[in-house]
Amino acid sequence: MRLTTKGRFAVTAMVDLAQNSTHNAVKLNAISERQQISLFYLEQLFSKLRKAGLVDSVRGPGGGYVLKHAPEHINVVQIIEAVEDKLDATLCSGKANCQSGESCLTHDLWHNLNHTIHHYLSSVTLLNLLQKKLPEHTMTFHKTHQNKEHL
Amino acid sequence: MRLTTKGRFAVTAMVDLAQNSTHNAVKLNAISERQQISLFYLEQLFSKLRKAGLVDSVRGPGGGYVLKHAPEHINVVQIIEAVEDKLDATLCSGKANCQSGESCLTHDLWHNLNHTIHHYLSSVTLLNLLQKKLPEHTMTFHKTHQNKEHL
DNA sequence: TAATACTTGACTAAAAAACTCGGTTATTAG
DNA sequence: CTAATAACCGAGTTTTTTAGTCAAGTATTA
Repeated sequence: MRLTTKGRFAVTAMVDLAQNSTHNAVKLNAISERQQISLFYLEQLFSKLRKAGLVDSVRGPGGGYVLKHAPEHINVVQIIEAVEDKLDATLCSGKANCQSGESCLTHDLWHNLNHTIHHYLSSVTLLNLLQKKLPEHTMTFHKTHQNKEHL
Repeated sequence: MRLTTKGRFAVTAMVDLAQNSTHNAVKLNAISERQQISLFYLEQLFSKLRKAGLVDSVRGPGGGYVLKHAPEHINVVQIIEAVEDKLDATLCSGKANCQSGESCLTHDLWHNLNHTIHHYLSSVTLLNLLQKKLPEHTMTFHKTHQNKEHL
């Protein structure tokens, strides 16, 4: 899971859309002005969001974009994965010789971290963001357990 | 909290150091060969690790680096923050007009995410990595709670 | 004192991210 | 019907970041 400003812009734009598309389509120009994101950049992002099935487009005058699903059924992971060309963060940083057991000492670490991030972001929906009610989390760690083979 | 291969290399190198520095200093050349990381790059990383107080250096023949603290007292966040020039992930992606309340809809989201990542990585020590016993975590979300002002 | 190994800072190359642009197509209001 | 609108698409550019290199040191010790 990669996290850049691209993903952040996408989430911001989607929240804006959710706020304003209750009755009609929202044009990118409006989002661009409200959120101070370049129109060209938004076009790029929404192209991907549409292909990912998160929004529908309406062409022509009065057109724009609308959410394809209810805000409580769209979560942050979906948005981020739609726009970021996902590259697995678990991958052993390219050079390390991960093939034969010995190396890649930290493999499990990155795997678990990835899982943690994914778990949190998938728990947050557009509705949560609209209402400013983010799920709180409490994590409990069990230090003594042996790590499983595949997480 | 930024996460690049630089941080990953640093963690790998520190685990290697922990494995091999029980009785004597470990020279970067050895780590370089074992972990397939360029010596020059390691020099850069260890310069930062030393300044962060995570390792001590021993010059001259027979010299190298040693851990400054016991493996159970060094965690992954410390290592990553030592080498990555930390740029707050909470920052409102540069352009967004975060000043006057209205904007920055997703501020809390990134803040919480940052906290989540930090929380997980700080729970993992070098000793955990050496023993391949990563803390398992179980997260519980309480969707109904109102978000606090700061966090 | 000579070899060793860290120290420092500057520098370069490559990759990724952010952003721009031009032209096109579908739609609809008038 | 047609002109304005707004999505669509792919290619291209600029900027930033990351990764990696290098050279000229300094301290230490065998």
